[in-house]
Amino acid sequence: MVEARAWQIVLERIEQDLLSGVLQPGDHLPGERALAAELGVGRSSVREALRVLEVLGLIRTASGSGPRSGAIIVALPGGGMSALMRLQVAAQGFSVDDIVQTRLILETETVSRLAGNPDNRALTVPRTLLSAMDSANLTPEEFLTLDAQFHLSLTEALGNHVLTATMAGLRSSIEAYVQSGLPGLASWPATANRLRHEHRELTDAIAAGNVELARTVIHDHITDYYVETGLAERSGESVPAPAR
Amino acid sequence: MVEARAWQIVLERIEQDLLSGVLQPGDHLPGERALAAELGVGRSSVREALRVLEVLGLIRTASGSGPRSGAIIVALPGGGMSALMRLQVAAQGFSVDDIVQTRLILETETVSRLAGNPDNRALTVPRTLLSAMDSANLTPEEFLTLDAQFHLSLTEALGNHVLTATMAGLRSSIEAYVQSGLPGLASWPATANRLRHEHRELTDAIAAGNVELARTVIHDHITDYYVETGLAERSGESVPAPAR
DNA sequence: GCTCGTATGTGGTCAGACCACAAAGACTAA
DNA sequence: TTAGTCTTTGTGGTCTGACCACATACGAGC
Repeated sequence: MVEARAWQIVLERIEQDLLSGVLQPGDHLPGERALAAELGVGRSSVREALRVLEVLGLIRTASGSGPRSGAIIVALPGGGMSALMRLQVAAQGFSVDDIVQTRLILETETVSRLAGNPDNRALTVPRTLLSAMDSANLTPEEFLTLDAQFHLSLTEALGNHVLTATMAGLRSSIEAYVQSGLPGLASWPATANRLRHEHRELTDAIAAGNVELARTVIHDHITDYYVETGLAERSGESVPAPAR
Repeated sequence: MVEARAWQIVLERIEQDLLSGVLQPGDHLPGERALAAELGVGRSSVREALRVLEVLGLIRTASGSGPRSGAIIVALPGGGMSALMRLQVAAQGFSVDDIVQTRLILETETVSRLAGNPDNRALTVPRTLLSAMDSANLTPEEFLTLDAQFHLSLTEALGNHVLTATMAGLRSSIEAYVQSGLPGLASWPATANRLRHEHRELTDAIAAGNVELARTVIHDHITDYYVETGLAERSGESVPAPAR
């Protein structure tokens, strides 16, 4: 413990300063050279720690001079969660099955809560995205991007940043798989139309406060595409029904 | 895009090798000097990328010589998720409220699924931990550590690694808060006994296949401690009831 | 054949040197 | 005075080369 690696010393110091309130979102970190001198480590070790903080979404760095330069605390968790999950899927630490299962849990609960407390303002962004998805001249990639934004906007409507970041990470981690499933579809236009219809059905169920219907629709919506593209062929086990 | 930073080049290369199967869990990465030469970047840039991979739980590094040394792909997501969430809470990117809410969602679904498919083997580890918690001469810190392991063991019983890593991250991110709440308790022995009782109640409900009871117990169990320690005082809003 | 010292190569770290860049100040010309 | 330009300064980004501690593999000596 007394023999922590140099970059960990830097990381721990910054974490302590965050917890104690010395560092707040928006604040500048000391310069790399100053930090190195203050902590008695080399500048390269400081940089390794800052690189970690940057990937985790805690800081943003910019070179040059002035108030916009340097390392600034931003605390935007989305990118970090996405990188973590994406790499874990790539390294087979996370299976696509488990990712989909977890997405199913969170998104079912999301629409359940939205329907349980219907608020049309919460559906403004999702409905805008639905309209955008009605355009006939969208490539499958463009459509799927809007699709992802639609699902994420539902979670965002709950206002829970942890949930939002997690959902964003789950989605981006299997984005490559989702795209790779396109050629396996019998007919993209047919699939697109089905997705459009299910999106409307889901949104309407939420607006109507029909919790049960919303849960059923989102469950089928997610699992259908997963199965339809053949992404679920490896694991013979079926996707369980939504809990209650 | 053509002007990616040097460390990102390394990261992308490794991610590509993972996705293409060139790199597999258990494999050794090329040496830092070799990677630097191969990619045309400096060794320090390679190290920044490796540091990120290490924190995210993708690799483990060891110095020295022989088959145990070097950077090895391990893909253990737990540590990375914990670091990410812990730092985001410290930097106020995640609120404790949102963490608890998310934990509530995931853990309610966890016990719900366990109760829906009762399997006594799945409860072996949790029950062992319950016995350990019965020891009279445990410090509050030791008790809370076992408590955390108990909750995590329930999630582990589902066999979903994404869920397990996420739960571990959520828990560790508020560990400091949980510990800091101890002095706010009226009586630790009374609280410990209540926790013991609720744990038994939960385990029995799962074993009996009583989904509704399990959901209710886990909800109250989590929210009670949160409120009891005064950790919820900042936000006046009450914790919502479990969905359905 | 066994033991033990040594050679070798690894990651871990540091110091120093550039570079590109952005801002602030100084300087010049209208 | 004012507008524009140039120079200075300090930042992060990167590379190089140099050590160190460490764990293994090799080989000399017993």
